[in-house]
Amino acid sequence: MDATQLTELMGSHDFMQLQQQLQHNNNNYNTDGHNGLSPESAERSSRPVRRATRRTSQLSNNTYDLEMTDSSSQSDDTSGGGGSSNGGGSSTNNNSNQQGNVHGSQRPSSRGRQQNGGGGGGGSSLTPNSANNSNANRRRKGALNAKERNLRRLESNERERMRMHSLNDAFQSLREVIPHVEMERRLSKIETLTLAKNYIINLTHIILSKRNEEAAAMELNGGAVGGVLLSGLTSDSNGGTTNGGATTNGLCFEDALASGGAYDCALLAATDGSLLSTATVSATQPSMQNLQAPAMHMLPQSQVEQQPQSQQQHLTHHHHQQQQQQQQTQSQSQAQPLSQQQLLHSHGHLGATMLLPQQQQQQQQQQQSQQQPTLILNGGSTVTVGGVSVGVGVGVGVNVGVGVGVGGGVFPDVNDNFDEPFREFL
DNA sequence: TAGGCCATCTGGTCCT
DNA sequence: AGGACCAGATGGCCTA
Repeated sequence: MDATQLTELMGSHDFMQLQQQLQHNNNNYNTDGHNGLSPESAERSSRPVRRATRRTSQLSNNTYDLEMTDSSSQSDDTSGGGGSSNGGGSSTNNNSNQQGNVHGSQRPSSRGRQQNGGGGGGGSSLTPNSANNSNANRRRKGALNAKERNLRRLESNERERMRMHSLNDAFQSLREVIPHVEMERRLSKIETLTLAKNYIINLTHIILSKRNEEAAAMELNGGAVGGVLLSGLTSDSNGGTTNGGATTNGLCFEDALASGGAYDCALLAATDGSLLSTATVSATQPSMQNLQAPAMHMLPQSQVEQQPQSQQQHLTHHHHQQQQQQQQTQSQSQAQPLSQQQLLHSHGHLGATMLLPQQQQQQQQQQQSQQQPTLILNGGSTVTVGGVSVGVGVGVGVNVGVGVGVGGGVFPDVNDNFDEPFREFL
């Protein structure tokens, strides 16, 4: 995939929606006037081909004169341009994690910062109070030996370098676990974050669709679904499910997505196939209270028909249409390779699978073994995924694929189509 | 040459 | 007081 294709994907409708959602959530990356996500910027994007990071040696090669008495003027001489002071050599980023985790992981994650209304930590956002503190610090610093000051600065630079290295290591780790269309260049940071976010959203979507289908199946089968018993779940009058007072429904993802709360929905999905209790959810995510929207699958058929095809596939598998559509899907999967559209919305059929008689399930599992998905990692390597576990904010073991049975659905390995459902969201 | 991305330096701010 | 975090500034590298 080249930059143009990436641009097209990033300009897709879904991506634009996600963009709007991102902005809605005040996740403003814009600090310098661009966020690297817009189609325009993506179009202009031209990055090196998997350029290796320039990482300096410890304490770098700075010719920092510790005897220099005027640290401010020295600061001016050495500031700016990471490549200028380290020779600009290139080295791979593989030898990471040596010190990176020492700094960040030991600190509490909830670390507040008072907003002074300025641009953050930059020097241009001084409040009168901070200016006084700055003067005080300056006086204190003035009391220090210039040599010691320079040494402190060097140490601070080194710590900052290590911190950024650990951050980059984390980015690299993230790149390696995000399925994406193989590209001839390395994913940028913003692309990595965007893909990760979309990946989580889509997995959440899959999980919730599966949950909804389980609930619908339970309505038909009287509780036991495909070998998985949804403990504590009861149907409500709207076609959704309740569990100890928490109401969920088919709109969980969509509504939460619109309000920027996909994570909230994800919390509904528990690893044991049940939904989290209200108390648990409330304790972890108070915004779960917003999840009581009308069930989408209770829309009149006319409305359903007006939905885009992708949504129709997602919607119409509920209730009595499930079996019919599932059979259609089965025949399609037997007759031809799954198209991207089918793969993209394959989660819509997960629950229907659970309605099959055991014999049919076995047959379908055989088909699955012939159509196992592929996780294309950065660099083209593949990994064995025994039930893809998505631990980022979701904490749910997920079987991602086509027609996966929930109970025993484990992918022993992967193939070339795993990331296909996510290509649209690049 | 412009633009994007990145590494590094730097100083302010906040927390422990 | 020391360290982590943050964002601005700066310059290098690369591609179109």
